[in-house]
Amino acid sequence: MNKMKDFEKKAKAYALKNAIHYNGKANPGAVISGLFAEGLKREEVKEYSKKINEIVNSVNSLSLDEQKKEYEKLQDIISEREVREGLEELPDVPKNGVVMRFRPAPSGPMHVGHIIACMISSLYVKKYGGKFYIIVDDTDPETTRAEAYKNIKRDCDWAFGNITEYINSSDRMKLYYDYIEKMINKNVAYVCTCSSEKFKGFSELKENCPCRNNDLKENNYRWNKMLDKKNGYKPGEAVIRFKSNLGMQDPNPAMRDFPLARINEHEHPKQKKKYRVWPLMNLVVSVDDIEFGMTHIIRGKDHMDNAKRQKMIFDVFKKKFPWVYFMGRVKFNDLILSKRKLNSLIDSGEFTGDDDERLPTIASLRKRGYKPEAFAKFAEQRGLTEVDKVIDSKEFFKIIDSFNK
RNA sequence: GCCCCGAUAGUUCAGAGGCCAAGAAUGCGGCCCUUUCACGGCCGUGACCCGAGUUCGAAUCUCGGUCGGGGCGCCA
Repeated sequence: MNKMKDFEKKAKAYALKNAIHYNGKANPGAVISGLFAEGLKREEVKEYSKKINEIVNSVNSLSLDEQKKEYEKLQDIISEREVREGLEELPDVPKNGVVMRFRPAPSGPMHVGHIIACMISSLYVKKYGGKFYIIVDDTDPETTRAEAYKNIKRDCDWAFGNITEYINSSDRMKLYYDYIEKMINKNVAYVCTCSSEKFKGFSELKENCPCRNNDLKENNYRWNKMLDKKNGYKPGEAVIRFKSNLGMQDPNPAMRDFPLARINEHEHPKQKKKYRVWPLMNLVVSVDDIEFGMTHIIRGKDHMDNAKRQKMIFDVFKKKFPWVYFMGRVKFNDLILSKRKLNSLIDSGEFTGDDDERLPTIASLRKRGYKPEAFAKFAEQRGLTEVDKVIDSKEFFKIIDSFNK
């Protein structure tokens, strides 16, 4: 019976609180929900509801002043609802902090889209401590631009200010080759010599390509032929494919034996002509995340399928896949964010450089007097969200401007 | 065609079955402050995509629909 009395007292307090808030008229529903915070059980609601109605009625018959006086006496016995603020907590944070990364492609200037996507990771590393790597994804010799390395460093230093280390993927080729060889020897990867059109045909029919059944010996022979600069396969004649979990029968066409590496003989701005077999994104990312011990990854929703592919690779090496969050995409109606477009406008001289004030690049934002803290505030306010947004730059910069003050 | 995700004021977010009768910021309107502008202060405005279901109770859970975004590259 003690419990009953206790709840009655608390019910009165909640009723008073609710009545004061709504001009003297309390609502029984609000009282019930308040009592849940005090340990009321679902199944007990019916038992108490009559009593609660009586209490609410008696409270409602009081004048507002009387309610306020009564509430002063009782307000200490009920708990305040806790409000969450700041960044949402991440799960499974190790004692010594998180390990996170951002992987810019060195194929053009960094712009406002990158700072929006990456700022949240930077903030979490600041919150928990740990490591924050910038890994320059330069394993496509065809699109990698020489000036990007120093520009990425300049822009990331300015924007985030807490970079642990800058890494270039192309300096780690030996590692990627090792993993390819391990995967071939584990029989989870094979060399496919079908043309991309032919493979696409198999994929649409959910049929295996003939290369999938080759034995270890054949795959090793073909792998060496891929590496052979003199007498090897030509570009486009062979790729390494991953034997995905459900193989070519996977209901999701994106999962069917995706490629891990290909031949490309373009001169690389940093590695020059040293390599002809270049690993593809899903291999590079998986190897790096395993080797650096990445704990948490926040990336765009457009990488959802890639993350599934990467998890398959983690599983091959029996590694625990990091916690991953997929952020909704912010799409600007009226901004030039295509790297190809930005490059051509700058290269042609139509714009003075990557810091031309008409451009939405990070270099330009810095020059125009924006502070990185304004973007940090925006990212913090946005938090973790899977919601996509289409927005006019005018609206976006209104918000940034207000933070920039 | 197949796979995945989302939907709250004009905009960006809050929201974890009941203290939501939906909160904040920004915008917009008004007033105050100020010689003017800016800044600041006060008041106001304004939203749960649609339809079923579960429940004593749904913005929240389930299912359909609609709309929006993304993926199915030898790019990342």
